[in-house]
Amino acid sequence: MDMQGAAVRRQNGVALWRQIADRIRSAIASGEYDDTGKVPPEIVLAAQFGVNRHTVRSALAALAQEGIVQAVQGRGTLILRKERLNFPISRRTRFNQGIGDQAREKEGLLLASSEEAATADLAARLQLPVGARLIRLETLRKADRRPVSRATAWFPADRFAGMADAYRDSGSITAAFATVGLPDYVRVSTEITAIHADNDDLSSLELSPGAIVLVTRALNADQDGRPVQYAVSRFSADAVQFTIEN
Amino acid sequence: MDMQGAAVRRQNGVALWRQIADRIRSAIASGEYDDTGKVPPEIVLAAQFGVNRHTVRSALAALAQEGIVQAVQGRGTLILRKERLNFPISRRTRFNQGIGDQAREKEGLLLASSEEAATADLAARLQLPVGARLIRLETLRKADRRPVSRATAWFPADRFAGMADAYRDSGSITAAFATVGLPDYVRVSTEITAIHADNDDLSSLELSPGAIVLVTRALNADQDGRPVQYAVSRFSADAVQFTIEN
DNA sequence: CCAAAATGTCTATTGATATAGACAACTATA
DNA sequence: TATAGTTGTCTATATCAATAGACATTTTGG
Repeated sequence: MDMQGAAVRRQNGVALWRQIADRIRSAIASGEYDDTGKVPPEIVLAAQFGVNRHTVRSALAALAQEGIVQAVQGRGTLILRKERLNFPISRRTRFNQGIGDQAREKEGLLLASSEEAATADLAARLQLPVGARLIRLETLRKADRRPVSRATAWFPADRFAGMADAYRDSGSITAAFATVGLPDYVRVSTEITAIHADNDDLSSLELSPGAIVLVTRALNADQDGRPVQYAVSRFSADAVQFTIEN
Repeated sequence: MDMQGAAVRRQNGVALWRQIADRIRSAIASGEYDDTGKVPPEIVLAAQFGVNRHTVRSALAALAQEGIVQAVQGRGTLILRKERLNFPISRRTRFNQGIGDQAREKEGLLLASSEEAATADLAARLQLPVGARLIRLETLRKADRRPVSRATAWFPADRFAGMADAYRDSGSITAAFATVGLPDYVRVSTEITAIHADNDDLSSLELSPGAIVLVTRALNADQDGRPVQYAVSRFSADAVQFTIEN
């Protein structure tokens, strides 16, 4: 990202310090400052963005609060972490395999589970009658202990009884499917949209206000083409990018 | 979208009126108010969001400025337009066909074109030597006269001479390729990220500050697998969603 | 050790943001 | 034609956001 000539905008409802924080966060994520491991001095940033040094300090304070940078008096503002995981989407999309060796620790936490009746929308997606019993899982996925996505997934209850326990034990949809008798499945379709993070995103994905969330709506099916899972996932846009290989 | 229980957040650098404007815009885009064709009364919105009526008025004024709503004294605040195009991504991704009959008028404007040498990144993507001659096109795509995306596309210059003129005349990459001797091509890969709109986005895509932009980086190849085009496109996240069919 | 470079802290001032209340103006409907 | 419902306008006040300047504190390097 080229910071030059891209001035921030005033009086549009987004505080200058937040615009600048967002820009610096993106610059860090795209490796802008990898050579030094530090953000440029406050006075330099202030000149680049055409604002007062105090405004830059507010932005850096916000990033420090997020744990992205740490200011050290006399030395500069050090970059603590900067990552953007690449998440391949294909017919064989799997979360844990997709992340691959981009992260050492991969976790899948079961936040909640329930059984419920299929709404019209869910029934259509899963090719089931309206009112069919579904297992619903709320999950949170982490890479290197950093929250990456939270998801709501639905499965036909009659076919995949025990899915919740299997996921809780393994932390993996693929493994849980195998446990309940489905050795393989394929991704049929994926819809992707982007929205501003809501309050639930802010807490569960540990985001800061104004952050962007990538929302995917994915349908998985067995090898006969019968739908086995419909999932709505929310990813921190700063943490991931998607790659579609055709 | 459920507006209930999703209060806005204070003192986070994003003005309340802008958060509310973004939320109402999304609600309109997802068809929340299709039954009435109107936004709820200001006093109702104020109660929903837990803010003063004047704050809601600021939000609605911003949306009116964007041409999304129009307030009429005594009647209410009418919705003028609300759309979200679905954009399928597959091996046969084409912009104009993808939009299909979701829009009546489809335009592709050539904003600028030039010939330049391949950088290391571009050369790697297009499998050419560094410094190879490339044709660069800056395009703006519209659906029903509304800007949907702006894109920068690179083509090997030796193979596709005349691409710029062909695109200017046809407004279509597919048609331009056919003109310069490539009857068919396939999408090899697509990367998708989301960022906040920059100043260029604001003007060319006619967005309001704080809006979200979906960025795709796409590689197309001929039937022998030789790369023919690499393109970086920026879509208004309020205007489109992507669907990947595997 | 000294000076340069960098972050930390304080005061003061201005304009934008948000709340609060009151009332005017307009529309639709009973 | 009232009347309820809705948007438009005005005044006033408190807080946040941004600028400006001065100086302290810490680290780095000559």
